[in-house]
Amino acid sequence: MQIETGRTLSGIGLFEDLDEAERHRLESRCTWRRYASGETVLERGSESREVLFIIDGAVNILNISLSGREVAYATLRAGDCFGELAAIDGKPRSASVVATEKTLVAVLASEEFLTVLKEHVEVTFKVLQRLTSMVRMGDVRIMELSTFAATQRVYAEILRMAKPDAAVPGRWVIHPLPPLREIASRISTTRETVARALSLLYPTGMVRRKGKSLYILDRDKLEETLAALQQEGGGHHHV
Amino acid sequence: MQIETGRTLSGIGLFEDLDEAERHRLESRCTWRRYASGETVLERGSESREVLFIIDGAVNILNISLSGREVAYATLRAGDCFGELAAIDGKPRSASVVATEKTLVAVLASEEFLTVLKEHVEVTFKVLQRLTSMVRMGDVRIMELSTFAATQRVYAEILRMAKPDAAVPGRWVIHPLPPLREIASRISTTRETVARALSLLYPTGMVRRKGKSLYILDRDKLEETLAALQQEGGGHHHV
DNA sequence: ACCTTTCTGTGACGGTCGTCACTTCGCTGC
DNA sequence: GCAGCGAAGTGACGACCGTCACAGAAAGGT
Repeated sequence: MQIETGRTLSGIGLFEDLDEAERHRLESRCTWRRYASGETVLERGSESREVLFIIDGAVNILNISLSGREVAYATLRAGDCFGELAAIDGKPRSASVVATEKTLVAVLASEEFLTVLKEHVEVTFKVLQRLTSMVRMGDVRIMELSTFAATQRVYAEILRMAKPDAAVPGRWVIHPLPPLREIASRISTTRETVARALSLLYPTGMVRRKGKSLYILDRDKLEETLAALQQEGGGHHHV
Repeated sequence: MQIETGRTLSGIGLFEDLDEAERHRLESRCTWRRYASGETVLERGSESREVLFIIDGAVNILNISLSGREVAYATLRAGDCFGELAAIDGKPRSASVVATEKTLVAVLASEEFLTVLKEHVEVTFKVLQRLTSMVRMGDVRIMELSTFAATQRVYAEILRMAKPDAAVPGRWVIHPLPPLREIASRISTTRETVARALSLLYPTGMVRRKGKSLYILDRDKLEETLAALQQEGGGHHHV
């Protein structure tokens, strides 16, 4: 099934405004690495400074606490890049990166990367945008961790994950639905809690699970339900 | 006691590599605003795009949830800047900003700011560094919220806040110690929990409170205590 | 010095949710 | 087909900590 993806940077969003000559020059400076699903690409705390580009496949950015709890920050796919933080500030890796599929990455030395930034404002602005969005997403997550109860975080997360269903207008779908423990690690709870939150949802008819798909049948109502859970601050609950 | 601070950008870290002529040009493009302690400088969700520089005073970056819980992201002081996110990506303000002292800010239109970035790589790199550090701090905070119990977060936060005490080598100090409810809002807990965590700490002799100062008498031991609390994952606790 | 407001410490109570344990289901490989 | 393994659902239990309440200390304004 696997079409061998070419060793080209043409699919990398960061570089899409570069002319072909410059892109080819960069390609020639890259080294290329393959990872099997489950392999570790980057280790938190390690001293490498390269920037990596996903040509094909997918990776999870995550950390594991001393107590073994897994905290996921993001899932990146073909076209995305990671490792810029260390390249920019020269500090150790802030998180580990694990391939979740067979993955091909291009690896660029930090000096090369910084040179591109200095010489191509378009690229720099893409990086600025990207960092900005990382900050914003982090802030949202902190806010949710601080003010949402676990169940609400589950609802918020499935709302985020859902995409419009091409088959039925107005219906939304998460496909493929990742293992619940992966969802759990993104919102800092346990797979049991995610399962319980979903079990609570099925009888309402707002969502429906079928195989590897989770359908959101009534997105508006789910959003309302979530919003309603917020301001119960008067009571005696966590919120 | 208040020395009237000049309306100059010379103390702003972002611009320290600019030559004086360029800095003067920017100063002439700024508008200047004064805020009393407690006044709101920026409202989350609002549509302004300016970048602001703290000439004098201090502000808190924070959000308030629907249920009234306050979540603090950072405290900024003279020389710092804020509001870059909206200027860079054109989206609404991600957080509110409240002056915690009498504060003077310089306000620069986003177009002016972006022009500076395009024309002065040094400034752009400062912004990249700044955003990078925001991402890293956010990640740490997410990690702590996800894997630390409230008491551990208190210990971690006072370790972060403490600075070496000039008077006694080896001793660390937090001065002035902010109200506990402010510490609480930074680590997403309540002032009561912070008070209890500290009460737990005093008898050990590791820290000692005196007026507006909190002294850390044995930083190493406090760090050990914190580390020891982590890996109790085998037990039945939150960690 | 007064009053008022804010800050602080501590007790009591109860809900939430993480942990453990077990069962059932669906998949993959042989 | 069956064995084996990961995923999923659900019950029971109990610790943690957020909430409420109140009392005493400190600070700030006039």
